Amino acid sequence: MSVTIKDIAKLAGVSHTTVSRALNDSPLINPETKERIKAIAGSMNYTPNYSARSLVLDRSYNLGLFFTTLHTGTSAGFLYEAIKGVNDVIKDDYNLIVRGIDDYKSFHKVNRKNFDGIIVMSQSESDQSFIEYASDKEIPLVVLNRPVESVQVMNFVPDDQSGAYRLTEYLVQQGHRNIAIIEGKQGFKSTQARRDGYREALHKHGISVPEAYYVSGNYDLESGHTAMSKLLELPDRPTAVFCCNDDMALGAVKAVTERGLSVPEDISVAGFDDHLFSAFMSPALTTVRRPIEELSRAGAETLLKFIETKHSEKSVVLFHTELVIRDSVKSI
Amino acid sequence: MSVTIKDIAKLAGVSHTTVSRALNDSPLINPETKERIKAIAGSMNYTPNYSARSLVLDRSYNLGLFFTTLHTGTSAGFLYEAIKGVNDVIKDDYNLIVRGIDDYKSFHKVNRKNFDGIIVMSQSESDQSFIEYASDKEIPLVVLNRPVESVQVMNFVPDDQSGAYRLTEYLVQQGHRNIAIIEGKQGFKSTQARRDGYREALHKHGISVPEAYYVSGNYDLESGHTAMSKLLELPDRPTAVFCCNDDMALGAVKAVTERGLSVPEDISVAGFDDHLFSAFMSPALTTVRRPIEELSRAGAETLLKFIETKHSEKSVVLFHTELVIRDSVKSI
DNA sequence: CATAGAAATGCACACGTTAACAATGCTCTT
DNA sequence: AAGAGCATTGTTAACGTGTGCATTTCTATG
Repeated sequence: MSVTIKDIAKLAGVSHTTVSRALNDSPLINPETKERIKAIAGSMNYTPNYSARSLVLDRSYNLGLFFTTLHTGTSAGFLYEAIKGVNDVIKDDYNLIVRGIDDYKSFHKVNRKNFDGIIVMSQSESDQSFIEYASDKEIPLVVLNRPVESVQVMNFVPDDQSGAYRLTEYLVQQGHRNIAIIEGKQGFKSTQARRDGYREALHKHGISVPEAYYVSGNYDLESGHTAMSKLLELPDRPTAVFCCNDDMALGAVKAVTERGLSVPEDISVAGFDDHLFSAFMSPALTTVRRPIEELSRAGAETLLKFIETKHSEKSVVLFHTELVIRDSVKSI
Repeated sequence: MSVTIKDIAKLAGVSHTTVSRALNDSPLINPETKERIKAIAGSMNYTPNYSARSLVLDRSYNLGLFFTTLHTGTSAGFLYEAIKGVNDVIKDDYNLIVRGIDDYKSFHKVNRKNFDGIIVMSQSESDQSFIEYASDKEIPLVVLNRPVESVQVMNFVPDDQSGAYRLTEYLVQQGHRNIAIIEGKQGFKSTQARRDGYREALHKHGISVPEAYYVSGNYDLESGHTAMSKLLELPDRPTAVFCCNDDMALGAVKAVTERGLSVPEDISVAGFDDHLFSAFMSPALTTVRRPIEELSRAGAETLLKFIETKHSEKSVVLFHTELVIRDSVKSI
């Protein structure tokens, strides 16, 4: 049995209410008794029962960080940066609960009593039902990474389309005209945004793309490898390939070297995300940096502020993506 | 205001006790009323208040997954596999709380009321105080990844030393005699185990290692790069380098190619961990697979079983590591 | 038909905390 | 000196759930 405020009260010769107030720094309590009680609590090694507190205060001190899935499509680096960003912000005040939405059989346990707030790192529209569910239950909610229309939420997203646009334009500026794309996982919003940026840039420069230059992938290493293999077998091989994330770019480079060709001499490769390892690949990967950690931090901060003040701007905020030029693209 | 069992009771014309029993499938309740109550609960969209339940049952339904740190030394892939492994096991029954131990200012909130069980993914002895704290508070505890002596706990660790031994022996079998090592983060147990395996193998084959062949690193990409740079400047450059993890191996390869040399023609490189990307590097990395996901899954399963049965074997269980031969080591 | 016992349900309290309201003692003002 | 007002503490109820014990109703047995 652990110590409770009543135990402390008995020892201090006061009521348990006084103890509660003293430990919560209520101004109602005489500073001297306050100190005395705190000392006793310390010496008894008291720790509050959060279940009891939660019950009466109607707060769980739990924060949810939910990903679309923890299986295919979520890269390790993405998960890592997101968790780091959020954990940096919440300090000792909250528990961070990490989970894949597709791991839930039912959303039963997801409710206001169980979560003071929820951060959804949304990668696909398949999350829509979850987001609507949470929004419906009036759980404070921030959606990151994917713009969500139907529901009014706080929504932070990286500007993928613009990043893809600038990257593609850079390829064009380097003299490339035959530029292929290895696409991300079907159904992911980011897949679409990056494809759109790519098309927009090519269209603006009057470059048309043969159907065969669109190759599908699913964001993992293996899919980049097989996609690039297909491209290399084409009669009119592209001179540059835009891979929709860095993982696939790594797989793609692998496919190139396996054939005795080299990047960027024989074919240029660019990625997206700027993973930790991208600067250390050979050749170092030209890519687009996505500020996931900043995004997560901002999301967590906004959520906490909302929980405290019940006040927020429910709108989409774009986070700037940044072209990172390294060595995997040759000027021709 | 959300619905409570009292609301259901009123509607069903029974006492809230009956409702509680019905929803918990108590055999005391008439099957018919049980069904009727469940139906009403369903239609009212009832979800139990876990704070209240926790208070009376003295269980939090929270599981902690704690890492030594979420900053340097913990690679993204490691975090990813661990979270995936644990989440696969716990299903809808528990909340998984993820956190870096060094993020805690005080362990105040870590107690039996708040956590039904804890999994420590321990990388360094700096966790010792945390482990002792949790063990002291009699929180069901599993320690993964690092053997812990002083305290009796359930302890699952990969056999790093044997892995490093086999890898090093393989290098010797390929004809290498000048084998350097890029070490992991100081103070991490894995650093020591891998170094020991390396030394043991070389010693067994009567190979002595010059002092300059021990280069320090800290498990991140950059440190592998700088460490390899140092090795390449040596007058008697090694013919093979054992990097204590794959991240550093990637950095090391980078340093080699930057100098116009190549792996494995000019120098062989081996890693440790078998990260997702390691098979896709150029050249594909020879390394040692560490079954982190299995380890995590086993840890979670054991923990859950212990929570339910209060029965366990408190001993160290070794998980087999596996030599993965790819293309980054040349036979000379 | 009476009664023992089982089946089904309800009453009342407990878990540990917070908070509205009441009560006490003190100081200061007129 | 009496009463207003403040500072400090206590009394009591509430949050939603589970459970030991009492109670009621029904069934079966002699």
